Amino acid sequence: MEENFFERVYEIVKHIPEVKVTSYGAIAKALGTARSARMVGWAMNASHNRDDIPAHRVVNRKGLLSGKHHFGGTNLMQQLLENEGIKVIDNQIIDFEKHFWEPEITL
DNA sequence: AAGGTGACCGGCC
DNA sequence: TGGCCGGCCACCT
Repeated sequence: MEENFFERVYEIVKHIPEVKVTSYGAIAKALGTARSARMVGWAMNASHNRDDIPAHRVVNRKGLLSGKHHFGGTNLMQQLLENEGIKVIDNQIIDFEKHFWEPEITL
């Protein structure tokens, strides 16, 4: 079964617990391609094809909702995070490191 | 097949 | 984390 790079990213993102967030680089590193963090973001872009991908739990290393612009609405991504108990102010996650979750491949 | 692109990251000022 | 620059890697046309 040749899963594409995207599938790997999806698997990890889908395994992100609620009230937890992670960064693109972390996912990329978990996949073994830490330098392909951009690819992770790209995978999220394609995640629109899936509905089980909580892309709102994936942010950049600064804890900024970099992809909120792509989420459809403007504050939708922020609303989702706040709905899960994650405080977000001005597109930035509060206590980002506290909510940070290290992605691990659990297949 | 080649080039452009991108929801990034790390280093430096 | 404030801003800029280079690298990196897979996907799309």
